[in-house]
Amino acid sequence: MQAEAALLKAVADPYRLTMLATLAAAADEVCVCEFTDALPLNQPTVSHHLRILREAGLVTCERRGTWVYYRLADDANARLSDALTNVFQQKVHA
Amino acid sequence: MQAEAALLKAVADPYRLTMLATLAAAADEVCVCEFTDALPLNQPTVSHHLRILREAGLVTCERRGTWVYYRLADDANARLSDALTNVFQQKVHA
DNA sequence: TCGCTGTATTGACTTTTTTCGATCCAGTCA
DNA sequence: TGACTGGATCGAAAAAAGTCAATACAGCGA
Repeated sequence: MQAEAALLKAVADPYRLTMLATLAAAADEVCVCEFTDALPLNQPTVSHHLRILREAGLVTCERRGTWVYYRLADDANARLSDALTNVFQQKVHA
Repeated sequence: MQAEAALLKAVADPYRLTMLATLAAAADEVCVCEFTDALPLNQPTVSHHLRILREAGLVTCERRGTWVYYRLADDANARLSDALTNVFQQKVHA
């Protein structure tokens, strides 16, 4: 349960969930500046939350010029769903 | 994302995940004393974690005699899955 | 080269969470 | 009634997480 808890802890924050939802809705990359504009947080705090998502492997980033673009990891949703499955072990209908 | 974060925060702890997994595996009620025996935590700490799960609506409890028995809420798994769905599928009406 | 812009990191502070000893409450039994 | 047991609550200490000002870094353009 250690790994599952670590993964869930990474998403157990309203701002990080909002970031993930934004990335999911965009279905593409999102510039850091969009997060700093949209959220009531200072730039270092936004960077801090993005780092947590990054280190959890839920997002990836790429620098292009001065800007850094984040995107949802391909298996982000799957890894979270699997974590829940590991807890509840539902063996019904895969 | 506030509600989703609150729910996920309730499960973002290895001991609480272990409790949920135990309840899910039992598919029935589990006495508090089983948790205090199984976990490396003192009794007040176990009670504290159970309260968090209770207040999140993920478990219910019933006293019978001296003992208190906990069981998984029927919709525990569904509510967590729905929380993830709300994030990744961006239901707009909220 | 220099200065400017966007982002990351550092360091300190504040808030929240986790933990446990002490205590209280509910129920049982003698 | 009184003693005892299982569990919840209280209060305080420790650990962790969130926040931001200051600063550092990276890539541009002049």
